[in-house]
Amino acid sequence: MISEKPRVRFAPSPTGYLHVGGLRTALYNYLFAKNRDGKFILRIEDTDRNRFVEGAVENLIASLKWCGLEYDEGPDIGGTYGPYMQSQRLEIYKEHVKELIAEGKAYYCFCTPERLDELRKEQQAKKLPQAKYDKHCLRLSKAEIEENLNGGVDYVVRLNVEPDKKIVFDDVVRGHIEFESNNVDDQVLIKSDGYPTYHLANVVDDHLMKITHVIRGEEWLSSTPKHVLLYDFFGWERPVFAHLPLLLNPDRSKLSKRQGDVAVEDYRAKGFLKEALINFVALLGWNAGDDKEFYYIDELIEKFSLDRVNKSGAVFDLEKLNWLNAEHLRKKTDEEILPMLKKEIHNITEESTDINQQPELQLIKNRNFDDEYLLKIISAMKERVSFVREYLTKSPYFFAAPEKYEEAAVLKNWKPETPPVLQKLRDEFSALQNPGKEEYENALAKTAEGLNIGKGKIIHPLRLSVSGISTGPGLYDILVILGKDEVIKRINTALEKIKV
RNA sequence: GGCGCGUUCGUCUAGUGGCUUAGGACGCUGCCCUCUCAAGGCAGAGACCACGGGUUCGAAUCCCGUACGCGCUACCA
Repeated sequence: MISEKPRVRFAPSPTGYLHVGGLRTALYNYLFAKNRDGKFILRIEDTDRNRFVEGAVENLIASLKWCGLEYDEGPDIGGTYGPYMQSQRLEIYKEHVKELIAEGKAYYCFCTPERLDELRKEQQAKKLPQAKYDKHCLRLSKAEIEENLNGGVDYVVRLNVEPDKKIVFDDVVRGHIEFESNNVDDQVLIKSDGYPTYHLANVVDDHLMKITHVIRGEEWLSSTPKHVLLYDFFGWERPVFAHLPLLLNPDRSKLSKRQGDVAVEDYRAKGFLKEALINFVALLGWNAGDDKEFYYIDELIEKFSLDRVNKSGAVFDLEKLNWLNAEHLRKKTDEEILPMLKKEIHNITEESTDINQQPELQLIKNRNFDDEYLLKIISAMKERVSFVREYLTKSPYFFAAPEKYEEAAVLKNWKPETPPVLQKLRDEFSALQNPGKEEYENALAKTAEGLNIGKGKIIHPLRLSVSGISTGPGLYDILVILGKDEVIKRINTALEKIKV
């Protein structure tokens, strides 16, 4: 068993998108499988017809693939234990449940929803410790059951839980866990529409698909006794269980839509790198026992183990995700960033950059920039950005001449004596042939010296003239990137436009 | 309400009985670097290890109780 190569699965229900909590579950399954040279399987738990969402499966798969979590078997690629959509396995569940019924381990129930409702209300009124089905239909005779079945009466199949038993199992992250069978309800296994419930389907499929380790969210811990019972009733070996701690909102409630983004596609749209998202989410509930925080997925695969998974929920902290994004982005080569920048330029929208704040970006969208030029920008801005998008928003002046000038900087750096100084400098620059950093620097120094003023008196207004703002890469780097003609043009524009 | 699980700086966490005056990271503050902003370096604030009892020569670490939080309690997953 231990030497066996594990087979694990990620089994989401297709609700429309991949939740980051789901991503974490998928990732741990993936890391565990790859670490042990096992198989990672995707199975779609679409047994609730009321919750059917068009395109949900495709969306889920797209997000999973974007993250790089390739599975070995799944609905779109098949595999030896398919199909991998539960809605396509209905007959399998029915056959298995027949077995259980024949052995008295499950039974038909013809109770109407109305009776169930009443029963529940009654139990609540009596303040019974727990609301449970009363096994009413277990007492039906064979003949009565036959009659109902033949008469086409709606029915469900229920698990026959024996009273007064201890149900025990071990969980890799939580240890030994015990439940009283008296607290376990006679769970519905087959619904009246013929579809199985999660509890039946996941056990049958996990067994048939030879799943060795069930790694899933903590919300399943309470229903694990039902699953354990099912394994025992079928006479099947139980998989190893590992229940993962939940991902939390800042207020420590279960991570939800209401308090921010929860879908992987949201983070993708915001410009997060998949490397950062994976790295971040991996550390939410697991660590290697050392101080390492920056990981690539290969290193995660190498280091991951279930016994280092934490027990308590983790708050999804955006600040740290931002930091990791910046770290991963900086680690990329300029050449790797180039196509990303080009894509960003191409896809620029009002939403993504708040063009209203930076009207000059309006002009960028359909312009083409030389790779060589973009590479220079990347090199100059790399350690100043956390997102690819910020190459545009933090240094729009590389893409279009400034249309307005930062007010605070104007007030601080643009004095009555500034215009003549810049005119002098402009003339000095005009005389240069193919200037590089040093030439600009020398020319500026010479101007300052000639005027008998500090270099700062020129540097700051010049930065403002060419960029419109007061922050950014070294001034001479900016000048070199923009080129002499553009620099002179911008000085002239500034001299015209900036009035104090 | 019942059942289950959890509880170390604001957040993610290290810690598996003495190495701990509880370590790291994000964020925050200050300093250095510097034409600005970053990055980087250094320093700092920040946790009576939820609380109360035990066990032990010794407990964040083991046991019990309490509180609080979360999950489940469906013909949803």
